[in-house]
Amino acid sequence: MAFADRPATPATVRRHNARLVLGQVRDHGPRSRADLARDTGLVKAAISGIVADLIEAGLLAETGPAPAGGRGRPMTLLTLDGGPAVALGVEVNVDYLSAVAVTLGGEIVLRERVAVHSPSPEEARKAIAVIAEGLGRPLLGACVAVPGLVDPDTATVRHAPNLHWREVEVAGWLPGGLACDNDANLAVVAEHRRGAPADSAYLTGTVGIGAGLLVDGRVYRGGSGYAGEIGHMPIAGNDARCGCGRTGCWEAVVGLEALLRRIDPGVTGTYDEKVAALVSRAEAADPATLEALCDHGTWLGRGAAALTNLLNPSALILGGFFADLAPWFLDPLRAELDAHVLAADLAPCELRLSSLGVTAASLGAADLVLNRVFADPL
Amino acid sequence: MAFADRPATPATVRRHNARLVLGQVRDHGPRSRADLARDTGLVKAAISGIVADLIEAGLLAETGPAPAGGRGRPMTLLTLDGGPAVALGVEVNVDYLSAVAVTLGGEIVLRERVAVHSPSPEEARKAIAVIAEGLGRPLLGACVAVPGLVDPDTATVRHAPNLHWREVEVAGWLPGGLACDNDANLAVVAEHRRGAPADSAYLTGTVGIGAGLLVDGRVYRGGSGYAGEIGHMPIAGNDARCGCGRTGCWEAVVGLEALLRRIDPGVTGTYDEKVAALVSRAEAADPATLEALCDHGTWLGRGAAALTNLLNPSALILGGFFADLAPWFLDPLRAELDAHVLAADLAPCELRLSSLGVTAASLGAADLVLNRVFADPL
DNA sequence: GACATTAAGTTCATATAGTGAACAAAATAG
DNA sequence: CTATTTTGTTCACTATATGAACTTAATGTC
Repeated sequence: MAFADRPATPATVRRHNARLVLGQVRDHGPRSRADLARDTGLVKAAISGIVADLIEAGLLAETGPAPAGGRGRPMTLLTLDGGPAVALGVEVNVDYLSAVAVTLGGEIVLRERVAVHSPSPEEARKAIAVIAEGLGRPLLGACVAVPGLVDPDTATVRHAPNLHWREVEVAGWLPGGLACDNDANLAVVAEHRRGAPADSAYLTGTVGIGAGLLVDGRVYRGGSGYAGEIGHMPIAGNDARCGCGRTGCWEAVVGLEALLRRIDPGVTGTYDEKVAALVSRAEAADPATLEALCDHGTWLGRGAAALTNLLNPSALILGGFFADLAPWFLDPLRAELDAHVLAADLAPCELRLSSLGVTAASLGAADLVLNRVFADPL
Repeated sequence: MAFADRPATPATVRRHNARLVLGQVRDHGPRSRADLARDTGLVKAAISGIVADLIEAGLLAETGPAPAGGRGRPMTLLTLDGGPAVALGVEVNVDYLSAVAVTLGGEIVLRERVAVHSPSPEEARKAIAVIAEGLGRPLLGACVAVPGLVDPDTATVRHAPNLHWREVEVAGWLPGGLACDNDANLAVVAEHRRGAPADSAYLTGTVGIGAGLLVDGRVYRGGSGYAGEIGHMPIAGNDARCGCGRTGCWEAVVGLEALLRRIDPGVTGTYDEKVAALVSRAEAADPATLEALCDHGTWLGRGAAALTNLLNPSALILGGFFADLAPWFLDPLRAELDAHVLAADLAPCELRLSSLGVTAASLGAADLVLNRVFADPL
């Protein structure tokens, strides 16, 4: 509510209603002016004016008179149309960099994933610039997802431990500007855009464990931006040593390294290779692997229960390697949730697997750009 | 955001700006029209119109021409003035019922606390009706705080285990209507009104342990209203048996009963008497008590660290018996937070004791009523 | 085939906002 | 007593939504 304490004017009304109208087209597909009047509660005259503005702003387009459906003058449908311009979303991670480009209408016109190895800020900047130029399309905006602590207001990466980045100001990396946010935050935005409820918690299982929290449809960052550092909740025993130097962190028992250590300390390689190794062992029904994964589900449920008791999200979304390995630990996870969540029977929390996989964060980054356009279209 | 998807009209602008103007007077004391123009960004002409509306609505009043401060025409100050009407806030708990009445200007004109013993809904209804009539003032509105799960939209107590209430519809208890919310939620509202940051977490230590979460200045209830059930986070060992029937609940180690059991299982009586017994033992520096309280601080810190890692509140507020006993466990609590919160050094979370004591929830209930008036003054 | 019917979309008079500038009011300073 | 300064109001103007009348363009029906 950045605008909450600023005065409103008639122009504010127009902005609000323009957002309303455009949101209808975004959420429910092509509509006529008459549809929009019915669905928004605005009168036809108002709709005509707003639609004219949105067409002039290059966000809507008329598709010629639609095939007459029944009696009466046929409607002319209005569709989202931002021309060739796209929103670019990029995720920079330790051993991959993935990018998507999405048109205003939601069409994905680019999906790219390149292998990198712990890229420096400079390497990341170059890679992003190459992708942006290779698009051959104007940009509606661009945003990069980073695993770490980010200040989205200044588009600065405060600290991304796994990338070894500190105080990296990303804003100037592209001529049109570049936004930035935490990967878990953006992943939950992407999930919400694709059906997850407005109060959802997304658990990333990548190198570390983080949570993206959606409160009332908006990302919750906490008082100073550190919300979601769920991996360091002290719910494991004191003998669990975490990479952060502390003991008892949840991450120290449900992180990828902890799981690998238990199943086979010998597995090495990239993140992808490690996950693939675990999946193939599980698929081969290796008894030690299955038992470890079962335990994993219990511990995962322990922490998820803490989160659920505290926040009561409508959905808990498992991302990263949690989604890949879920088939083998979902039952013990559910059992643990049932056993430890107070409201388990009254208001069960939907448990869903991320269907977006490794593209979740980059899709969310593109969504963030689009959301900004839709939030203030004029 | 109940109004987020409804069309805006010029009247919406007026409502928004009226809220802005009234909020200035509420937060910064009596102001002149010229002050309001400067502070809100609205022009003087607009302020005059809005102020006229607010005076007509019976919310503001002119205090005759103020003593001239310097050159120029002296200003006429505008003050909050709702006449004799008050907001009534009541807290119903197991062995007390407390009430406050607050004028629009924030003046507390009634503070009452009566002993009860696990009141039935009917007993509570009668007690509240007696208080409301005894006031001899018109009501701006009334709200009751209940330790349990509440649906504030329908003003229904879904389940208050300690009171043994289930599905109690409170709305019709007073002629002018009666609102209802959870005690921890209302306590954090009261704290926020009196200086706590907009992202705060309030920990109630009464019979059970609950949390009131404030996100961006608004109470966070979760997807289905069960947010804040922090007492049942599974972070204690499996040997800790909780009153809810589960094992490992945090409440089972930091609840009042657990503390009593450890210090002296023989102490009985009301909640107040139990707390008083603990305080006097601590004041007498009884070694076993001090050690138990030190342990208590560590366990409290364990759970508080989980909360802080997940939500990163700007302030953590200790209420109920936590506030009473804090002097004897604050140090180990702080140490545990420092040891287990990832962002402890970067963005320390302010630890504050509730200064409102047992009136926190009833004050918050009155605040809720007032907040509604201020949120839509016309 | 002419005309009624139906639905989509536009036009226009009206009401309510806020803006900005001119003006009136009420005090002090010299 | 007059100039100055600050407060607050008045008024012409613009932007917005509303509601009703109107226009446009299709399908039925006689």
